[in-house]
Amino acid sequence: MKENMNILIIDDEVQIRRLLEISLSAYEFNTFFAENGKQGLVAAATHHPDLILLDLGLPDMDGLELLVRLREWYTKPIIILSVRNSEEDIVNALDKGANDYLTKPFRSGELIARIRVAIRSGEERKDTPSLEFGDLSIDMINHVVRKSGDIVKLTSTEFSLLALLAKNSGRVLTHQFILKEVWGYGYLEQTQYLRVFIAQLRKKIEDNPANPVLLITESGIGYRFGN
Amino acid sequence: MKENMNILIIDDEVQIRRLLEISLSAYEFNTFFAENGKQGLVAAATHHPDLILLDLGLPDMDGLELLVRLREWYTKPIIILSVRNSEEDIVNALDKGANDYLTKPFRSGELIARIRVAIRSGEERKDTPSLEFGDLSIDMINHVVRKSGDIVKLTSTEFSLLALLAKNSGRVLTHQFILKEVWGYGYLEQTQYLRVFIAQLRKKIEDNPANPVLLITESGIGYRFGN
DNA sequence: GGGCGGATATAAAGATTTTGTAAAGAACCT
DNA sequence: AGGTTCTTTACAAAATCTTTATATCCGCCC
Repeated sequence: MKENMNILIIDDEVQIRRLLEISLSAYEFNTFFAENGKQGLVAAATHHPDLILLDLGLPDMDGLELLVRLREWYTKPIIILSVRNSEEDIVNALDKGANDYLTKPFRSGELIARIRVAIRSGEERKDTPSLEFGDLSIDMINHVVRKSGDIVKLTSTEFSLLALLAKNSGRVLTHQFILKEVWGYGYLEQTQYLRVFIAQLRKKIEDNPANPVLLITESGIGYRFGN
Repeated sequence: MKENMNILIIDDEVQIRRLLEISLSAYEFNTFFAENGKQGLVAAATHHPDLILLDLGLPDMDGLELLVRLREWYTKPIIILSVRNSEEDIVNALDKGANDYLTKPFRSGELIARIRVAIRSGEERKDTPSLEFGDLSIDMINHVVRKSGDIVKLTSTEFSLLALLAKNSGRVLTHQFILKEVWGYGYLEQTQYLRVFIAQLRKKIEDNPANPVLLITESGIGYRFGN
């Protein structure tokens, strides 16, 4: 498991939040909280937690609706905590994208174990040894990039950036996300780095750096690798 | 979901097996059975089921030990069914590689839902869910729009607008509502923006922009996507 | 049918924001 | 020290947003 997973807890009962904060932090999970649905959506979107614990009984909106809204973009585990224990409620929540469902009162040891299961199942279970895109090959293990067989000399930052984009080829990665992954949280505002390094990468791997086909700009959003 | 998943049920009680056979086959799961641990290991190794339902109380060996032995090579979901419901048993099983744990007696609808969750989580999530309308696909998560497979280059505002309309396909959205959602509250009167951007979108995604079939004008009210 | 008025469509010019590029300075290795 | 890599700066280039202008459509009244 990665160090320190961030868990968002969406629950209006202060006792539950207190309890979860204590029991989860004992297992080195970072916790943060939202007291209602609106806050929950915002918190999830801004912090991108590794897992969400969601109470179905929220003051401002139906928990199931919140689940659906979250699942429009949030792909990591969501575990439901609820007093409702009818079969209908449980089946509904699970079918709408919840990964697990515990009825309150729950046993905190069991919750922790189920959190571990959810995180485990969501983990990358693929170490891609190498990626190929036309005449470009990226060897993830040895950190070597070749263009039509010839080794392209990249600095380690350049490699991280290229590898990140290539691993997610076809999807748009936001500036923030790239900066976070490659440089770390302290660099979320250094979008100029990105421009400089993207330009350098283009010079090294694009046939025509002025007309990139691999490293595509999505203006106002971020970058995308390939199609 | 793929067609016909094969589920191995390891349980010594004949009534449970009967019950599971009936309820699972109603959902088009193929079932096959083992009455004890030894049979279970063999059946799993020979048939490579897509999922295993495992009772912890087996006549010939401890269910937990069987779980551990299975997990030495078996990577697909294992769901525990057991009368034991102490926290210790549950945590133990989950930590030893079980994906879920239901205590007997269980509700069969819930079991089915949890089976679906387990299968879903094990599936490749390479292809993210995307909205499809004829030859147009809108991938909300990856922020990519394709027309007959080719990526359509949209600005982020154009994408937000299209995504909003597509998410509500078939419904008429008022000018006000669209402006509020895409541009924010300060722009409720800029209906001209809408005209400009709708026209741009039509040029990009309609076969014949002058005769739109996707982005429909509802004169005096707003716009509607499709149907 | 013709004309009027409100609403919509489209192109294109201007303004603004975002991105690309080169290059100089700082920091970081051996 | 010498070379490499990272960081910063400055300016050019491109993309996007906003505004304006003009054309088109459509229902309605006479």
